[in-house]
Amino acid sequence: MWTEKIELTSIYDFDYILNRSTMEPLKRLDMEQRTIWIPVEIADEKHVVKVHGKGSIQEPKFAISSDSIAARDALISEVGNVLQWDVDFTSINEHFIGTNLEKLFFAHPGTPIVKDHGLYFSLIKGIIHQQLNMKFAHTLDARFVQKYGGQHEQVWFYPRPETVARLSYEDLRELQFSQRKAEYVIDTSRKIVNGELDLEQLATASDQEVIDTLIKLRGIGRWTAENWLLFGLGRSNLLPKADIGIQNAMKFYFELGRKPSIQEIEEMSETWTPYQSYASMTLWRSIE
DNA sequence: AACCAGGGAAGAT
DNA sequence: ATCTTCCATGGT
Repeated sequence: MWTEKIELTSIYDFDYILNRSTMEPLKRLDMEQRTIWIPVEIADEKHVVKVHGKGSIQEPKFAISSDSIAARDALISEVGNVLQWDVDFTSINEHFIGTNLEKLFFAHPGTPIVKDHGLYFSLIKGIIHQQLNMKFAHTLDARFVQKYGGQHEQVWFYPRPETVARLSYEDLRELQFSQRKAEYVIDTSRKIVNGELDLEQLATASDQEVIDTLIKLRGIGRWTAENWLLFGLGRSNLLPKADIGIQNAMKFYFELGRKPSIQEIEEMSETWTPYQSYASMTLWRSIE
């Protein structure tokens, strides 16, 4: 067992990460201890990294610990990547000064992109969540993980694509997936296993290349592709305009009386580039 | 009881 | 290319 102390130079709201994590039923966390446990797979080996938040938004500090000495550096690096500890909010903050989002943005300083833990997990989660209310979506997530994933050190690991690729559509129908959703999840997993879709490689492509590649797959539209760029890769300039949460948040904040159209969203968000993702997080947060 | 939900495919124009 | 319609299922 090793422990590493981390101090960030940028502001960072770790409690927002904790709050978001409470929405996922299978995530191991301790609100009072400000601690989350993150599953990390390195070279097919399962590791659990404990992340304990200390300090404040202005002076964020962490103690992270895990058991594998050999994988220590890789685990520290991966956790920093997942939690976006390399992001410097200085230029992001400056960017929103004087924009139409300024007031809301600075009401929630240091809001990080809450990345998913794993590229495959993020993509499949996106498919499962399509058109479902959050509560039921998380219920489906939990059933899926409990049946086809595995537990290690009291932390749930997501199913592997190899496991899901071998399932029949009926297997997921039993968990109350719709027929379509079952097909999308299993067919996408099969493409990953047979090499037609390489998420690690895709992670290095441009935003536009990622979208072009993903929306060719049956079951993945623009919303799911953008969702993966944002929550899977942590890209900085995504504003899912078709997302009902974004629409509702803008309706309330700009006092529109109705949900804005895609075109209206584009007009109002012009000045947010290249940090639209941080605007998105702030908007979602504002209605949570 | 109707309408909504952090959509997408397939068909129609 | 852009617009409907249908798909499924739980939540409010």
